[in-house]
Amino acid sequence: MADFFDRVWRVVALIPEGRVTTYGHIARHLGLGRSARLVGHALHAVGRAGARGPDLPCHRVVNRVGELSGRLRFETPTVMEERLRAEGVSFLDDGRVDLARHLWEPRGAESLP
DNA sequence: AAACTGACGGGCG
DNA sequence: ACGCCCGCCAGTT
Repeated sequence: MADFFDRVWRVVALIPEGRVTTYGHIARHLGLGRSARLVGHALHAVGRAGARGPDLPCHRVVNRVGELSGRLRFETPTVMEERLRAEGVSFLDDGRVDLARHLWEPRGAESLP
């Protein structure tokens, strides 16, 4: 389980600046397609204690339609969007991330334990 | 110990 | 596009 958190963090650390990915993509990439929620739990765990990567770009993880569903777990409810805008991520009129432009899909060997 | 709670996703109408 | 419901599963009550 804790190793699952590790794998999630490892993937998140790879998201390039100015790109985003979704909980579901990460979960599927790790072979746990139906447990996207656990990815959220893993990131929530980052916030507390910061035992692991305190510098993880967790703001680059959004839900499947590009909503910043985790914004309330950040220092303030707005930093998530601010950080993304600061790296050049564009938003649609309805406030969702423009996934068509910025979605990054995990691929490669980082899934290996 | 049982119930509730989500940083979720997919299917259906 | 939208709302609803169901499956999922570790934490918290």
